[in-house]
Amino acid sequence: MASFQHHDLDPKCSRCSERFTNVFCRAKYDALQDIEKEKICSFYKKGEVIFKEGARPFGIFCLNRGKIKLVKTGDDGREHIVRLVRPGDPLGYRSLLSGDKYNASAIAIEDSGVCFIPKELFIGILAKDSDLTFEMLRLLSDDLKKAELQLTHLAQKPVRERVAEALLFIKETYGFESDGMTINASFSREDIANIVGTATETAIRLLSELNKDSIIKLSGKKISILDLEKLIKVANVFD
Amino acid sequence: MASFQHHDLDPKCSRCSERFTNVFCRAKYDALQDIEKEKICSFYKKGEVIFKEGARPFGIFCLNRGKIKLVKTGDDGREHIVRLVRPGDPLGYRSLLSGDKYNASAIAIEDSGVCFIPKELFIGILAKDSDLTFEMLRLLSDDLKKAELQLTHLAQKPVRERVAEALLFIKETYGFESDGMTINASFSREDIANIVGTATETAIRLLSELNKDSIIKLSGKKISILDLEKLIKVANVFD
DNA sequence: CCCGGAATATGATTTTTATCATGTTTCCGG
DNA sequence: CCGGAAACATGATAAAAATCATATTCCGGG
Repeated sequence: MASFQHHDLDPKCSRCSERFTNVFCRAKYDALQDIEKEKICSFYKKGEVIFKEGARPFGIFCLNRGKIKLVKTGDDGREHIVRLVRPGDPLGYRSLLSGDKYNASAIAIEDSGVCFIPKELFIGILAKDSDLTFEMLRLLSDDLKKAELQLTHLAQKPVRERVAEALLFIKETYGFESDGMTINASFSREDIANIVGTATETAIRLLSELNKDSIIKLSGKKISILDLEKLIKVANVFD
Repeated sequence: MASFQHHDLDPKCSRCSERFTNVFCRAKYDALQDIEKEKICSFYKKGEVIFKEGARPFGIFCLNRGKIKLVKTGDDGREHIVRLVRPGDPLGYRSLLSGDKYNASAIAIEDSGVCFIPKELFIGILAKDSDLTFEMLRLLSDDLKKAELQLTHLAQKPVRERVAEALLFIKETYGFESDGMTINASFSREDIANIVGTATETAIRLLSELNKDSIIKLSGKKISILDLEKLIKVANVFD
């Protein structure tokens, strides 16, 4: 696996703005230039922590390259994955906007490049740019919608369906490799269990079943979806 | 129970603005006057639907009096309560702001008075009032925080703890009656099960247990918290 | 005040899921 | 390329929760 290095750092924001996922692409041109000047880019190795639950936010992040998980630690110490972040996505805005501490930690799933924009700059830009502010409203509304959908599923669907759903979710987020069937991300079984909200062994078992039924194919950490139709049927989702 | 009638309708917004919970109290004075002029107030009897999952929002609501639950219907038809609304709270803003259909229905838990503010007016006010917009950002961030906390609990905590937590949640939301121990809201056992995310019988059973242990007292729909300390311990929460 | 349906309660049983135990594989660093 | 720890796998068992069954109570309308 060719991982990128420090010389790849400090990328142009245009790289991110290109992606339609990014709210910043709605920022005015001069704001983007300010960001370009003041932003600080850093490199995180797989497993490293970008920010920690309970810490105070001093700005907003933007993932330029790599993959990041947002995890919340439960009372028993077990972690739960609340969101997945992909390149172009902003990161850490919830806490910043509500003036809270972080209530989840951001951890690199693979080697990642992250830009940091100081709070004052970001808030200043927001105050002058109501379009961008509305974009943030939309982003949060959308996050809330997803969270509430997941809430309902967690409350009502059996683990088997949720495992299938988690696979679909990861696939939706990070897409396939060039073969069109292998999910372009490496999650440990424990990670998957922590998305689903179940014990690691249970997740392993159900993945094995899906493997036996030739709905997915497991080879190490690589997971391929052989029969998307069937997987959707197992997940029992309609959207 | 003295329920209020139609002549109580069309209340001044100041009634709601008084409450610190209301984002509208941050609106500028002239905006409040516009709202006062254009708003439409309606009365809903217990069980009536204010808006339906899947419908398009044409404005934003504000609960003036009464109690409302926001419920999402799962694939199997079972409903899940995602939020509770109290007087002074806005309602239906998530869908409006993300330009979505409603993804939950609003149902009156008891007789309620609700004001409606047309979309154009509200968006117009927002565009001119960045303080109010920021207040909406805060509101959504806060909702998202709560949703993600609940997500983690739903994923990790056993039903018993979640039942206790649900009682604490209802109490936090609607408070006590004048006796300082009876929860000032009537939820059916099924409602409670739909907050907790469990079968109705299971909820009933666990409530009975708490009743036997003299931690709560059940008398019909009225639930009193006899020993708050113990209940918090059962819920196993630290905040 | 009485009736009947709905809500509540509780027991018995089954299903689902977690936990414990124990191999097996994978993969990374030396 | 080897050794060992971590991740993965799988079986056995226990615990948790859902479902099914059946009373009992509550409550609103006639």
